[in-house]
Amino acid sequence: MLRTSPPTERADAARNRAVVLDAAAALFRQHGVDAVSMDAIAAAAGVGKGTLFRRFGDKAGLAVALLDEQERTLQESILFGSAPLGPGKPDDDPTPRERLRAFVAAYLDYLLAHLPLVRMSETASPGARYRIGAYRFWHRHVSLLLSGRADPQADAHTLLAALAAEHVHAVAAELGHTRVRRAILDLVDALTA
Amino acid sequence: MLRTSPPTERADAARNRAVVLDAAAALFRQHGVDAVSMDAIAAAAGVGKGTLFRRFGDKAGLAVALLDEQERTLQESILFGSAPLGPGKPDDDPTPRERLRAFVAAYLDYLLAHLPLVRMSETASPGARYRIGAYRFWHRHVSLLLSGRADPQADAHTLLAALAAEHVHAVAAELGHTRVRRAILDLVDALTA
DNA sequence: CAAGAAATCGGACTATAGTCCGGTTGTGCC
DNA sequence: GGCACAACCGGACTATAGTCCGATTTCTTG
Repeated sequence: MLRTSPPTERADAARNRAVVLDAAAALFRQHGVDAVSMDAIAAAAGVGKGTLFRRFGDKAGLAVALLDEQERTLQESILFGSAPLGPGKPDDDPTPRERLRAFVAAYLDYLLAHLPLVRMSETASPGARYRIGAYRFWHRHVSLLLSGRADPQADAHTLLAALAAEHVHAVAAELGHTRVRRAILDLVDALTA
Repeated sequence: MLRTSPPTERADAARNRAVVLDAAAALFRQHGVDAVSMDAIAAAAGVGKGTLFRRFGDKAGLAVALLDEQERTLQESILFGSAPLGPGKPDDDPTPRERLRAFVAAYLDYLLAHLPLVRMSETASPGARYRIGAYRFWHRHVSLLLSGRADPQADAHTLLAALAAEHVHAVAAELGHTRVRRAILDLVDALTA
């Protein structure tokens, strides 16, 4: 029988991952995400470039790793939390529209709180956004809540387009957070009419 | 009085621009947009790298220059063409919804016909899409047609998010052109309800 | 048509992403 | 404890984007 890869991470690998993530977080805070090179992160962490790229793939992978915890928190609130973001108790389950509005609001909070990092994770390489697991999660969630429409999957993609970090970044810079948020909530209303 | 830059392009500059655009178009056709480096374009055109970057800024600028003619054609059809894409005659002007649907259909035709180039022009550097002049044109046009809504400018950005090359590329690969097209046209209907 | 000013040219140069592989370190098994 | 093997480490290496400035070409004016 083939031996699958061991589930436990080697001690040196675990240590290095923690050191790298700490160093990256510190450098990003200090100089901004865009101004920090992978060389600089490797040097600050005291590891070689090879280690950095083997473990995280590229700068986007590093960003994903840094966001991982917060992302999970949001995902768990959606799956198991209380209404309207979560499914609610059997006797007071929220309407799809309420849950969608709550999702958009919560996702925008998350996005705006970590905009440079999310933007990096989505734009480092073309198509990155649609490949990472998180996007599939959001898409599935939104699809289910749009089940009343003719093509929930396609409509879910359309709604998520308005939540792309690149888009929110550019439009918020022009019109401000408030108008972006209201426009996307209006879109939810239009799609759940 | 300050002397503004001369309106005429120097002969050598014009010659080089044509040579570079031809060489780039040929290489893109042959190897695909992503597989062609700027070095290769410069070499094929018989021109130095400096010339390439000074005139076009980066690969995105080169893509914009190659798309320029087709883009202008579409823009003129919108401004001066016949209904429903254009404004129409005084006695049979189309409704905003009709014009928006025609715009989305025409823009998707244009986008899908030149997807790799447009994608390059929008994603080469972060934020590129929102800086190029064409985006401002589409945004103004859509804003005017959404004047019935509470915040036409914000809503126009939202609709245009669904027309981003990156988004259309990823979703069309998963669901096919037809469903993407129908979903965005449905969005138009929802926004002009 | 000559000469000077200004724009342009082009290749050497820097910076950064990402790859590769010989050497090292940790892990499981006796 | 010691051994064999897998996994990991790290820095040298390649490829590409983008910059810079001395040399060259073009345009203008008398």
